[in-house]
Amino acid sequence: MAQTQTFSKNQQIVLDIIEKAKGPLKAYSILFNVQKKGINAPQQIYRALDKLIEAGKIHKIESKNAFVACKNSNCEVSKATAFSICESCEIVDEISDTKLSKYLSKFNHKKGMKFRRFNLEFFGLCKKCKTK
Amino acid sequence: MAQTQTFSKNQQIVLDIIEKAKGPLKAYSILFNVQKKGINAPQQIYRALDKLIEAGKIHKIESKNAFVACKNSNCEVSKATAFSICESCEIVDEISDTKLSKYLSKFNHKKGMKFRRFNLEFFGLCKKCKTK
DNA sequence: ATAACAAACGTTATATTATAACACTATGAT
DNA sequence: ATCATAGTGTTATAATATAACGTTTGTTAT
Ligand SMILES: [Zn+2]
Ligand SMILES: [Zn+2]
Ligand SMILES: [Zn+2]
Ligand SMILES: [Zn+2]
Repeated sequence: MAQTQTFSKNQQIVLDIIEKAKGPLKAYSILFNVQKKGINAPQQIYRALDKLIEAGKIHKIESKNAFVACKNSNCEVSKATAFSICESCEIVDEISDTKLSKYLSKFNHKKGMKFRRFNLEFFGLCKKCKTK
Repeated sequence: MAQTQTFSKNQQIVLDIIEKAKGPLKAYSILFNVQKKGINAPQQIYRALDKLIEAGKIHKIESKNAFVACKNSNCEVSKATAFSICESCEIVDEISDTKLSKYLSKFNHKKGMKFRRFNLEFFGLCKKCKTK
């Protein structure tokens, strides 16, 4: 369930900047963007990022070490995430496909592992870049 | 198709160490392990890793910045990878499930993106850790 | 065989990403 | 009021990765 949640000052500053961004942001680029607001150190960014991820408000794109706002209802607190990533223009899009999500959530490894969470990243060319 | 391929000296050294390892290795841990063999700089490791990934002999576990040997037939040169990762003991297992792989390879994003490659990482507790 | 090219190498320096550690400050519950 | 918890600010440092440069080695074409 998506809970309405209040965030601390730094958390809200970081969330705002990520939500406004058109694409994934890197931690240090966030940092440079918020120095005017009195945030001076990477720690402050990373701490906020941690909480926001935990809350499902943002996701980390692992292959890019970058962060995007969640486009769904907080992705059941980040338990099941999927992204499409353009290898040319680097645009990232969160995939919300119920079938895909169910399929993967039900997927069971032969070795008897019980999954709590997954992250899927697709790479290719977006529509724009494909026709260039 | 899995091609028989020859690797250069450094590439082979790095491949050997990754193949012998029981779990994922980090670049700098590889570096420390091969200094006796005359490799002194991170560049040398990263260059070898790049080639080995390109050849599909190893994969990068993005969420861990670590590298594992491919357990399949070089995963069609790393176009479709899936892993299960234990959050407790950190063991990583490459998943080779034809159905899963086909399902994801066929998956088509509404936005019209054409995928060239995907990487999927499942997290949870392995059999051992589950019963602890 | 040798010229030309590409791939791999070695090295130094530096950039980028992320965490440790510590003291301080708000917030909220009992 | 006191206690616990979460958040803050700061300095320092660790861990991961790439840039740039010149040299060497391996391959291919003539
Ligand atoms: Zn989401
Ligand atoms: Zn694109
Ligand atoms: Zn593989
Ligand atoms: Zn385990």
